Amino acid sequence: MLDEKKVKQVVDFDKAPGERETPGFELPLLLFAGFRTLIDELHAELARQGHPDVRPAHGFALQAIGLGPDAASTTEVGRSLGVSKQAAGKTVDRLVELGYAERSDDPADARRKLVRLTPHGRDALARSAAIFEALRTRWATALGGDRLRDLEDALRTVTPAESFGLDASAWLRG
Amino acid sequence: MLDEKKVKQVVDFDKAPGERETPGFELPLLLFAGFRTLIDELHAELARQGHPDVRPAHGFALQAIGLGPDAASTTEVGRSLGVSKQAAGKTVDRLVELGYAERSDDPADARRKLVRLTPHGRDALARSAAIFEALRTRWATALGGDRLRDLEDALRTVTPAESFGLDASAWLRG
DNA sequence: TTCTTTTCGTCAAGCACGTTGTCGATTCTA
DNA sequence: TAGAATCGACAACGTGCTTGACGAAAAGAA
Repeated sequence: MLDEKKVKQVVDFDKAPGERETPGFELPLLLFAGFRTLIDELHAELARQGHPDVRPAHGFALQAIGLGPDAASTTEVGRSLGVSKQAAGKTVDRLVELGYAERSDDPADARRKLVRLTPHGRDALARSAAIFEALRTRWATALGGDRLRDLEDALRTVTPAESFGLDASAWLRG
Repeated sequence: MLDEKKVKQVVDFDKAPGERETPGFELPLLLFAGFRTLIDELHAELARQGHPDVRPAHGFALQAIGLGPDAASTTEVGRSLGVSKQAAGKTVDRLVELGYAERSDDPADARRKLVRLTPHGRDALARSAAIFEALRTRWATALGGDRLRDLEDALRTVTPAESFGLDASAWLRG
């Protein structure tokens, strides 16, 4: 890494001016632009479908609450999101305020409070899944199904598995 | 958009179980994972090279300060970053504390304070560029140059130009 | 020129969202 | 059963953004 001589070799070797490689700093910007585009369009469409209050951070939290077959505890939600249990508690508070989640006591453990999605929350999650499907279809139409599949495969190749969690919102603070 | 019937057609039509399309929600996660991987590796390497204090948000700000030929004002930096001038002012304060930028009076306008990169700041920016180049080369090695170029082209196709700014850090609040 | 409007940078207050530390209550374990 | 671990809440705080207000300086119009 950082061997600039080698970089120059690989990047500019025998290239005519018009077909020089794109500068390296564009790659993260392109990836982020793609991510942002999808998330923005998701939330614009969610707002149109009766969920104007959902924010990106809420979406990840809804997913974290809703994924398991059993109801999750606040602490578990925090682990899924990569944040402290206190932060998760506050996020759950907010989702309860907004009517997306509800708490109940765990009959098997008096310390725990179970967090469940309300019908409204399940609706948001189901619509999100459908919208993501539609957005992917739009990309497949614009790019061709093969190119999109290859894009996904390529990203799977270069990203370690641990980059994959729902802790996206927790990351940006870094 | 959101025509679920059409989605099902395109996604699952005539596919054997093994070659079904990847679910739509993975696409944003893959894009974000790629972005995060690059940024994490950039900052890990920057830390090794004498810049342990630079954070992702700082990197974008350094870029915003350093891009023009002339020194920028705080307000202009804010515009580049997509945040208010007050927020930009605080970010510049922090960069000044860390030794990456310095303020000076504008001889032509007593209201303005010019923001300039220090040699330390220019060093960070130059090293960032080199590291991004090296990271892109690593991806090119892992994927093949053609696939990487196609990935970049594909992302350029599906992302609107206005998603491209340095206002990445300002975005997550949405 | 003088008056008005705009712009620059700062101060202040507040919000969103994360952190660490502490605590009582409850459960697990040795 | 005594001690350790865990759950969720409360408090205090940090960061980074927002809006609103303000004085000083510049720009535009009379």
